[in-house]
Amino acid sequence: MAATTMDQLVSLCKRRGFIFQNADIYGGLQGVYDYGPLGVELKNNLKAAWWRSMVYERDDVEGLDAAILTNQKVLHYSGHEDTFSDPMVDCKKCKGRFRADHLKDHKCPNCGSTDLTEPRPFNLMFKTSIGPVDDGSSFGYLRPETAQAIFTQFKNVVDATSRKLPFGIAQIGKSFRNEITPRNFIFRVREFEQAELEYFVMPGEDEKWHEIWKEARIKWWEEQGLKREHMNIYTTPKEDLAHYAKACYDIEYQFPHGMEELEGIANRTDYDLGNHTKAQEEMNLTSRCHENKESTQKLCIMTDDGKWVVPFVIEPSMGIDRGVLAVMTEAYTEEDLGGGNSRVVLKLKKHLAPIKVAIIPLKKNNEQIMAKCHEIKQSLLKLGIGRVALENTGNIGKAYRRHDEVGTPLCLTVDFETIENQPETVTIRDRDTMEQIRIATADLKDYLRNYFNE
RNA sequence: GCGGGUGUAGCUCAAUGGUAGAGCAGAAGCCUUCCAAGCUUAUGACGGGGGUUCGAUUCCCCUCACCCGCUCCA
Repeated sequence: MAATTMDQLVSLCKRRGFIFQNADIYGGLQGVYDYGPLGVELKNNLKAAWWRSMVYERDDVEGLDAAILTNQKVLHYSGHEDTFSDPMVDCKKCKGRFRADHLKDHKCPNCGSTDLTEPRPFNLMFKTSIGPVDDGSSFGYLRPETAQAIFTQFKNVVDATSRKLPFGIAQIGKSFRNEITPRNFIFRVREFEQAELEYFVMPGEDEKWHEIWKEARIKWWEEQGLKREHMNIYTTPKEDLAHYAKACYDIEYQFPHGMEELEGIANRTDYDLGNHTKAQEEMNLTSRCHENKESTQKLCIMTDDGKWVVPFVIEPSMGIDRGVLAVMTEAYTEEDLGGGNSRVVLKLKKHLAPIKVAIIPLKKNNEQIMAKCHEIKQSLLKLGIGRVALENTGNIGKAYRRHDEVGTPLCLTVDFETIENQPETVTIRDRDTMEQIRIATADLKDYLRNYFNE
């Protein structure tokens, strides 16, 4: 059983310090959220899992961490300035496009047709002045996607790493879109984090790789705890594709508010590298939106038989915040313990859990027990397994429930037996089964190392 | 952006044109206490601004935020 309402999650997130409304004390800021003490751990763990899967465990992917501030020309040639400007209406008859606020009587100013699309929110980019003088002479954008810097740095990465096709460049970072309607907690927000891989392949092999990446990404999400039956693969109809895409799969997840996109896997063809490249007419491009006389580089790569080619790109692009929401939704569980007792358990995969181990004193005002707790914590930190929390509630049952609710996989309790008997032992309690074992503290490190590495 | 709804302690709720109660959580204390025990003590809120009124949390207006639909997409 997973969370069934967004309210359950919003309440838990605030109460236990996962996610807060930004600028809460001033009434908030629409579509902007902050990650609290446990949220930052969960989010970092999810990002680390992605990076490990995409970069460390593969032999064909390099990492990148590019700037958020973006040269206006980048987003001009990428086509974003054309498609992310003012709210626009398209005439389905003459294909004209007009600013929605310039329309009269819902009629096309060109042909008079009333067969128009709904106004579409095309002012999605945050523009900002760059430099101390705000006279409009120098401006840039906050990036609307992390992808563009991967394309503009393509040549530098290739030159620095001597990569051959196929290979990818991975990046995690913030992006910004001036969404008209932020909604559904952290699902649609104006400042968000993306994890994007641009995977460069030989033209003609793009469709094959598109399928491969679709399967790989579904598998990865399952490894993060999402049940396959809670996911859906949506194939975007041609007419709904983004301006850069030839085809796109969405991995959708059954969020509390509905089946919605978690990750997009797009075939961006040679659109981006082609648009950012000079001497386009020589490059045999399949898609192009602007003639480019400003770029200083041909964004191409040499094949084994000595030909320069502009690669096609397959792009798995996930929303980190949506990922956090999805794994929390999946993990949220209410269990009836009988006798009128119940508990909330966040059954997160252990690699995602914000707190790995909680050390709990059976009695908080016993100096010997507390000293032993501190000693064990210091010793466990050296394992590098993540956050180890020291509890001092003095109420063992409450401490267990508190840690169930935030997904701590193991609770370790120091009791009177620990300090009175030899060999020295502690109990370890499992979050999901609530079962306990007693283990010698001498064996603790090995036990935890095995537990978290398996 | 349009239409509809909501806003009271950290969370879940209550009451009221005369400045608000509770449960849980949190803090301090007692207790050799393993699955939300008990007792004691202290602490905590009417989203923000303006108006009507002798007096507004309550009525009106504006604003901010959240939720639902259209829309959108990571």
